Amino acid sequence: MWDVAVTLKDLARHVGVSITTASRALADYDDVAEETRQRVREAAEQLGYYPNITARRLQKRRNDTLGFIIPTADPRFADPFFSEFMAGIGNEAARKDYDLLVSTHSPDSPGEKAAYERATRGGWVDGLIVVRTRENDGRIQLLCQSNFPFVAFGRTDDDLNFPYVDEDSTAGMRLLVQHLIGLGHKRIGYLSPPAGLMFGTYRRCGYYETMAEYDLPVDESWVIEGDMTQRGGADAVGKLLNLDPPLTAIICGNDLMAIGTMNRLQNLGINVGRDIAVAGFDDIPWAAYTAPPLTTIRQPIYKIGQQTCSMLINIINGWEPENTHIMLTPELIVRESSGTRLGNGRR
Amino acid sequence: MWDVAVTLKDLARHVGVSITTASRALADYDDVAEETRQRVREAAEQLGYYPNITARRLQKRRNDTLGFIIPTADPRFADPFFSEFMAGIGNEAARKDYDLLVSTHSPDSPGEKAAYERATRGGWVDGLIVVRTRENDGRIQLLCQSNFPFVAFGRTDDDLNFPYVDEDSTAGMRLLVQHLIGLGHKRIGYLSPPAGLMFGTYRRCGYYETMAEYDLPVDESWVIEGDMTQRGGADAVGKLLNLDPPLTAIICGNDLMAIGTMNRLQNLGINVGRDIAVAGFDDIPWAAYTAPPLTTIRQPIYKIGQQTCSMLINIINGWEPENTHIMLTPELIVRESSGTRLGNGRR
DNA sequence: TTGAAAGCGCTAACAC
DNA sequence: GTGTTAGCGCTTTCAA
Repeated sequence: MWDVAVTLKDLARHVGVSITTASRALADYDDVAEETRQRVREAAEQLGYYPNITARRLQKRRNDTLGFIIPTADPRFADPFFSEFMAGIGNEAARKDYDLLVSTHSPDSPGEKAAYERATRGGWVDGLIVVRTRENDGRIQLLCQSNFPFVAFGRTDDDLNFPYVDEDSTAGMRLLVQHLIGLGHKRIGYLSPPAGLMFGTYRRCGYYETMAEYDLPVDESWVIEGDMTQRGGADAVGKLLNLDPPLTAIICGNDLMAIGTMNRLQNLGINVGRDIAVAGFDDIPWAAYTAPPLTTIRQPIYKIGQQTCSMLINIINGWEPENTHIMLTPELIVRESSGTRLGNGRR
Repeated sequence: MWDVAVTLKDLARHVGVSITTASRALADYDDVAEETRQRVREAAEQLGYYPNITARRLQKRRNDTLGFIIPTADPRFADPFFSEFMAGIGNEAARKDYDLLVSTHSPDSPGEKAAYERATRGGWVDGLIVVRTRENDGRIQLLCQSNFPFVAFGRTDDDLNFPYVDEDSTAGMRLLVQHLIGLGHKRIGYLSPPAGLMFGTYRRCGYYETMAEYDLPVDESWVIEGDMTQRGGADAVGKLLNLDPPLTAIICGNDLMAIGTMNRLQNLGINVGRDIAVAGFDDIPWAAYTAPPLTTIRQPIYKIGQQTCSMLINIINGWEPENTHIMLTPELIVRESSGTRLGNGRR
């Protein structure tokens, strides 16, 4: 084992004061003689005293620690959403002197359930951040029921009232569809995230609503589901290509699938941006560097992470924020993958 | 606040036994009457008892927690290396019932120093994982000196003896250079990671050594440094383009810079894979989806993360591994960005 | 201004 | 088998 730590007791004995006094001296209590404080300080420095965090936590009954249980079937979470989001909460947490405990579990798995149980009882962490809310979300239900501090990124479909930050995916998708319609597209396919994810639902809604608004019929064969990975996008898109007449545009429910889609189309000799328009959703860093660069909807994930974290810390400390339902409006980013106006030699 | 927890004391009182007995019953000690055990178990279930982790940790003087302090100037760590690596350690840690505490700090910043001090004293975590080792690495020095359990991904240039996992970057780079030489390239430029990072040093070595081996002179204008991001790669590569005669190939010290490089070249109307060869290093998931797909060196980051973590846990538990210096040999992945044989109409 | 003492919730050596 | 007791290292009343 490594070097045994110097405790407050050692320090106190060394200086010749009581443990109490030593503790107060270091904690800057104003009822300690200046000279005593000095002596304690110096001795602490000299002995290399460092408070035992666990003991302090037990005594204070708080951990100053936040938990982030990443819901991903793929343990490697290649999805940059997670790392960007985590960076946001991590940095905000650090700024406010909180630690961040991270783990990954498959959505709705027993392991995930256990992780949440452990978190809500046992004082493992002081609060949790929940992402990728789901229909009938058991995590949120558990958290609400046990009255445990948490903030979600995303809403749910039940009538639970809980603090969240969310982006208005429906509005975002509307921007995207309008953009394509504005370019003359009428036959627009949609590659959706899997059912059960709330943000997928909102995005799908946005697609259907906007198409309807512009009196554009949608055949059900135009809408399929993918698993949100590049490969998933590549594999799924095949089903959208055998339509007659063909689609002129494909919107993907996230950028990763859009990238897979473009890749597959290009392998088939189809020119993205000229023969067909492709758009994604998220604006991951990668999106600006695809060939052609990807038209997409930008969500400021890092900032959302910060904001979610900040709200959680407020809640933990009992400073209830005035607004616990924050809704952000995403922004359309037009790049080359959606091409230029239809017609004029194209089609 | 949330519901107050049921403690062992509550439980014991409820059942009518001592705290000790309750504790032992739950811990499956064999000196507890079967009937008592049952009663305690049931009561625990019924009252929703959950042990307080902090108290247990204080008593056991271990946290069953690993720390990972991510060294990145960009707090958003867009570099997929970090998330992939973290996934590896996180999952391995979880498998062995360890928690993972994560934070980010700029390399060599005061914040980083403080984080390491805090970690090595104060019982914050039981062990640390260090990545992106540096020349004269203060983190490693501190850790060695305080005799704190850790494992590094990467070696250092001092003569400290510490446990590490590393990939043989020099050998990897050799493969890459040989590949290009095999295609007929002689004027091969190198876009290096910034000085000070050990893996950059090894990669650079591999480049110089292999060029020398094949009697290919390297002009110093062929080697420049970038900051390991796409943008950095794009910005830096300009300096490699005004050479006369021009380079026929550019190796980048990591994939992100290679992607930026390809992007910039293409914007200048240069056809990557035909007019010039480009190669990267890392094989991030993205590398297979660039256009053209990127020739690179694969390191199994996820697995390296697992292995590093596993070694650390062994060390923490005093099961010194037989081999604490693990060296992995990376693999060449040939894709289209390096093109085909030079000559024959090309050049 | 300081110290004694209690206690955070748990484990474990040692009686009984 | 079970309970008593003594901590783990710290903070915080409460008296002195």
